[in-house]
Amino acid sequence: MDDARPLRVQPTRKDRVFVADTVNRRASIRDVAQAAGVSTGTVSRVLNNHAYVSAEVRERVRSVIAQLGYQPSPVGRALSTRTITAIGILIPDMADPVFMVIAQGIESVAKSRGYAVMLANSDREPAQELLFADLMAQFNVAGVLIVGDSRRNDHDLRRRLGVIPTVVIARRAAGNIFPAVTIDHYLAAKAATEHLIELGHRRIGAVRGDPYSDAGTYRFRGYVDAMQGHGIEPDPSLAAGGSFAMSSSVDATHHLCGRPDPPTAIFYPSDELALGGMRVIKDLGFRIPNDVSVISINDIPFATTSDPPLTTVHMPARELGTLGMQTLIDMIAGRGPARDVVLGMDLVIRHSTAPPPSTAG
Amino acid sequence: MDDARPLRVQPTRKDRVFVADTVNRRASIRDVAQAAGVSTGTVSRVLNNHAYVSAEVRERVRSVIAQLGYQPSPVGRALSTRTITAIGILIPDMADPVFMVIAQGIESVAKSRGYAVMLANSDREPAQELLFADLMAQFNVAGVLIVGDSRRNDHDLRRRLGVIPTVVIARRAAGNIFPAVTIDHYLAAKAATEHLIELGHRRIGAVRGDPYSDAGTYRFRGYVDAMQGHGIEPDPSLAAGGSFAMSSSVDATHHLCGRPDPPTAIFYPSDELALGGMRVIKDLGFRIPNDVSVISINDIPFATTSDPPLTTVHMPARELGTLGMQTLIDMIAGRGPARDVVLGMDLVIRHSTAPPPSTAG
DNA sequence: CGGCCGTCTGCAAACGATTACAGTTCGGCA
DNA sequence: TGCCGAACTGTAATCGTTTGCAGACGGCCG
Repeated sequence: MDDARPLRVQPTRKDRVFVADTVNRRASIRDVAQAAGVSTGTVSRVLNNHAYVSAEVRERVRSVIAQLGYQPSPVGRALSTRTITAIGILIPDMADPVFMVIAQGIESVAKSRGYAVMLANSDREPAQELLFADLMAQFNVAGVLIVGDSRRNDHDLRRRLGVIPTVVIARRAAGNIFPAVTIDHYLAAKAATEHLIELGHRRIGAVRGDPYSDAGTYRFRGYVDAMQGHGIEPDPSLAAGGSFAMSSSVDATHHLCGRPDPPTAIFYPSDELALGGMRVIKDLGFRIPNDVSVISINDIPFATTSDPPLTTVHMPARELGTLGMQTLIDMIAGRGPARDVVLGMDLVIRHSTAPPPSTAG
Repeated sequence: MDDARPLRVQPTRKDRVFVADTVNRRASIRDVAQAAGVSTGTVSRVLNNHAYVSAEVRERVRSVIAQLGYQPSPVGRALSTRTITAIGILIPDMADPVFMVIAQGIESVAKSRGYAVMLANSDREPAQELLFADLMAQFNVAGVLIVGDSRRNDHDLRRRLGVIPTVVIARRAAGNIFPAVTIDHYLAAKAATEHLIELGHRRIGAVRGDPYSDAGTYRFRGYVDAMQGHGIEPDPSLAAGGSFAMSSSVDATHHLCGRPDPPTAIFYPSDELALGGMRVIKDLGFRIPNDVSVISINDIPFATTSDPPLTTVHMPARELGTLGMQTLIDMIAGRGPARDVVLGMDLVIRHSTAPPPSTAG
């Protein structure tokens, strides 16, 4: 016989519709369309709740979907709509509880809104941040959340991210080129330092965070201004450190408490550093808060379990995350120009602070 | 010449190639192809380092790519290859440093291998885990990493994940239906308890973790077996708690130390719980380790800053993460059947343990 | 010198969705 | 009765890749 079977242009399509179902293949929109006796366009319309689909068809398609266990492919959709239903989060340090509590807040609302979450760690390195931005641009995520401070390469980030909606979280209070949901590092540090001053301290030491980061510079500046605002010129030799790494805090504390005239109180720019510092203060034979008071910022969960429990300025981490994600969603939806939000922080007085040992002047 | 240019099936394509470039549109593989004067297939082949591309063409395409700043679209690729260049991580609790250090390890090797990371928090709820599995299946990620223990709905997970390569991290040492990179909870707990026994303790209390989780049950079982192995029948009234939540540990510790005959040592199934417990032990007026010794498992960073520094069994968290990701990559590449790996843990003796107060028997 | 094979390249069909656009009904109104 | 528009549905192009297939070219072997 004439073997010239008509040339099959799309040879594989129809054959496998119901067969392949038996085998391991996820149902596609075409399978649904075929089983429901409609076109893929119609299925797509019921999927996206378009108007102009008759109740009868809508129902039939829905039941086929349920029966087949069909789940739409985010990547198919992404290719078509040109944005993937995912958002990206950039974290400076995944091992730091502060940031992860923020991330947790973000994740919870992202999940409830149907967004997948892509997470990357920058290790506080600008190069990593740029790589992340490129990745997000490649995937064309619906939005990006940058948490924590960076070294101010925001313009580079903006260029790489293109038009992708972006909001920053826990940066400095003002002057960001991205919409921001933040706390005021400066005010927090000032409040902490003033608490020390009100307690009667004058020789107050400070451990510095990374001076290239917003948190580092503004928290230190808050300390300085609080001092000067109360007529105390901060002793430069009483400031040490220069990084958010625990080891830096340990060294700085050694330096501060090892000198003949140690400060009566030390301000730390983060609980983590304070916890590390307290360890060496005690090892050096000082009692907290009797000999030296310790105060810091963030209020991570472990601040309550330390000995003594840490007096610190509470950072509303989870709220920062949820609020940040919500404003991102608003931006994605094109709703209003995103207004910056700065959340308040409260000093929570526990037991690492007390009046200085001898109140002699 | 014969003007019969081959019929253009896709009429709109060529028109916008260089125009649209000026406007805001990322370069696509077609733009590269056109600019280099080759077909998209060829561009794809140089992108993927296929053989059979002449050196000259390869070079030309590469330079065009560089010049255009072209970056391939992972979603286009995903649609074509049917797996996205991303892996998924499921974490029980994003605020817990143990898990995040593992995640950090995973992330670092994922990044170096070009995989994006999708992260979800399960909050230790089976329903969340299942949702995660569905999401991963929808995206068709290249692989999935499940970290920490769950409540044993692995078969459900397997069903939803289909053929997606999956490895579990930090589960129980044996009997997982997924390839596993773990530590031996049982042995760790046993070693910790034995340290207490060797110090001379007999009345050893235990705080229990979630009894529905592997970590919870095996860590408690290790405690029990260590006791019995040394001829001590564990007093059931000296076991309290039943969750990995801090509040549970606080209550349990109150219960244990509030009784007329408190234990001389307490075994905690995690550092977090131990840190919380130490706080109440001290608040109750006991000295650590003079009156009561404290030991636990994990060795999170904060274990070194507590007062006293915590004696605990070190869990190689980062290695767990990197190793887990590496075996996942092997599975993705179809390399060998993944062998289970169980990493060793070492007891690190700090200062929360000492012989019991009165060594009278 | 003819055939074959290895190298290189292009063509076009997938992958799974969305969405203009173009019908087709059908009811209502002039 | 004829027409119009609203309601509904299908067709097919499109998003950005990969890849099987086939064609072209050149060298080598018999």
